[in-house]
Amino acid sequence: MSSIKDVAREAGVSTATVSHVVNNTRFVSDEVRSRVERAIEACRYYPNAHARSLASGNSRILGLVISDIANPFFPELVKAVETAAFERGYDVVLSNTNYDADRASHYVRRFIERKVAGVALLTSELDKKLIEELARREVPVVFLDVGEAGLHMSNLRVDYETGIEEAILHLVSLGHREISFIGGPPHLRSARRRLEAFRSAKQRLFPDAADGVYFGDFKIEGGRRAASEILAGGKLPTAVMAANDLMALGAISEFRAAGVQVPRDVSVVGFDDIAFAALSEPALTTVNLPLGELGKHAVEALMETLSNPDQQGIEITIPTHFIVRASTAPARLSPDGTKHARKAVRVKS
Amino acid sequence: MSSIKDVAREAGVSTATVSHVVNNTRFVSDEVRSRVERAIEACRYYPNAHARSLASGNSRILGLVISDIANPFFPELVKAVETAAFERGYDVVLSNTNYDADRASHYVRRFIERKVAGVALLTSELDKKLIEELARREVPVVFLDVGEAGLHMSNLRVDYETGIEEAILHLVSLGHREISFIGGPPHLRSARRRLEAFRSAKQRLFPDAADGVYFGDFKIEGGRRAASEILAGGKLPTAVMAANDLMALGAISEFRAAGVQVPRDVSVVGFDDIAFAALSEPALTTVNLPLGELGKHAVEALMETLSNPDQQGIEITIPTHFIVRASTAPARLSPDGTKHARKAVRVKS
DNA sequence: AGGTTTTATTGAATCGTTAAAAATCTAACA
DNA sequence: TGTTAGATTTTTAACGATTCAATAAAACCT
Repeated sequence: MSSIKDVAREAGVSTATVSHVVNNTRFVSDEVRSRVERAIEACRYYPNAHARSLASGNSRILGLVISDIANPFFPELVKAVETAAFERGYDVVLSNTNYDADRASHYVRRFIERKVAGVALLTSELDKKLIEELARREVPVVFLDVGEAGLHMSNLRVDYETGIEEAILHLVSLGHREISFIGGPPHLRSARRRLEAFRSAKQRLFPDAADGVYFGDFKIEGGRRAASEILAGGKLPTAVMAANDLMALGAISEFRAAGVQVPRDVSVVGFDDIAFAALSEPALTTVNLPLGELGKHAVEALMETLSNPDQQGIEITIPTHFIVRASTAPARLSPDGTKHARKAVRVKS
Repeated sequence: MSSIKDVAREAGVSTATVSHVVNNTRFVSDEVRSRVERAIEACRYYPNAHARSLASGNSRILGLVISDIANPFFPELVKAVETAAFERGYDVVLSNTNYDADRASHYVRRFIERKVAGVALLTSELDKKLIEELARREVPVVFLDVGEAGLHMSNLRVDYETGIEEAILHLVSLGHREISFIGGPPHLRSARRRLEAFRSAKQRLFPDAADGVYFGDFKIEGGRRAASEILAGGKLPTAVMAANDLMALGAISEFRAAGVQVPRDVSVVGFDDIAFAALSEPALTTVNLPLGELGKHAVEALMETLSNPDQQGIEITIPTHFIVRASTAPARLSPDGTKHARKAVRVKS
């Protein structure tokens, strides 16, 4: 199609002038400007983004790396990032790693080749080499829950502690003493952070309680499996907290299938507050993680680094807060949770 | 950072040779090749994608336009597209229109500037001008449910008819005669297609039945509102089909809130078979639209056009099939659905 | 041996833009 | 009127690849 040269010829000016009209980068007299604008129309001129990026050295592309778009945790995050980027004239290249670090690396390499303006690494599976590579190339980066922010590298720090502590205090106030936890895959950083927050809150309240930690995969199926392990364990806890809503929902469905009613027999608490948490039956009591905020801040952090290069990245804390819905209720009376005892409770209620 | 020239110098060859090594585009002797590879390592050379695109004229970027990533219909679609694209070495630029045609246009313009290899327009809100522009620029495009495929333009045609007809036959076999429909926003093509499929199936079976069509927004809230209109209407139908699962779920929640039990008092059928359909309570009877297939075919169609340019696009039909779960049951006995009659039924059951 | 083919590599133009430096034009001032 | 400063616009050289035509070297024929 037609290039800037065609427009320049059509308007009888140099390509530089056309460029300045298009980008508003220098004053151009009204007369020339309108001539150029007419020529642009006539030629149906669309600037070539690649030529532009090559010449200018930057790309107005943001790379977004997430683990699994099919996990309802992410779409809202993606949406927020996309919206914030669009407002600033950036395009978002999406990369879905399926929790696979190799795939993340592969994608980041592509991002570097594309000279992306910044990368939002909103996943847990990243290897050190990747981060080093990004650091070496001086690509602005924003992480989720990585320990340290660095040069060009910002960090979004989710305050898991507050929300999880609120959740546990709520359970305690309902009389719960035996609280199990369904964690995510331990190799994921976010899973570890959530688990730690749970353990430290629980330890503070019940220094001698059993650990009661099971592991899932952050998906529904993993919640089901963990719930059936819990059921098989014999002693049913009075409450179960899951590291994310998906697993909480899976656990509820497994409990129900086994004839254990939520919240009558067991209370269940989730984490994330995905859209369906409010809609499930019973509506899920959970900890809200403001994903929209998170996505917005991710883009803002990148923009910050872009406008102040050679500067330390920023650290943003994302708050969480507890939301009571219908999946939690006072603890059943029986002190232990054997199947027999549970049945007895059911009769009483 | 280092460019192809640096590598060429380091290896003692021309840039052309380096390019051929990198892209495997001509035979290069083993000795030279390994020298070049060593130089690439030494320089930490990453090819510049913009320079490459500029010189070669194509970009290995696919533009993906969807309406709303927060609608669970889309993530799975996005995932399938992203996976298929990744396998072929393409990156996906995501564009979320929020059902806004202007924003879609804006994005498509950017795509043209980026010389994307192809665009998957998996939305309903497109204006004619946009499509013309894409046609003029000879960008390969794949649509969802647009009438005609054209030059460079393929089309994914969802076979709404089969799934919806199966659903209605199922309801009829359960004794339902009064079946209402909650449609999507009528300005969206996909909403119209679904509604038409419903109407034609219903007309065939009950030529004289009342239309019984309500409209929602394809979101949960719209389903709630439609359900409350249905309740307010006085005559409660024995079954309600919604144009998507989200509205079906919204309707169920509204019915429940009003003391109307699903499926005992009303059967509800959804459409799409999103992940949560199976998990809701009651599990949603719905029509499965294979989103993974759809996404895969979208990319395949684009690849097809890319390898056979100046050729008519292809037309792919995506099947749908009905899935019975727990939100449908035999029609209640009462021939009409006044509140009084409904209560009577409740006593009987 | 001389000519023709084949094989491997290089040189240089090109893609469409930006941006720094150079050129031109205008108006103002002494 | 000549000089100068300021305002606009043009020239020209990158940016970093790809790619085609050209070349050099080796291989094959007769």
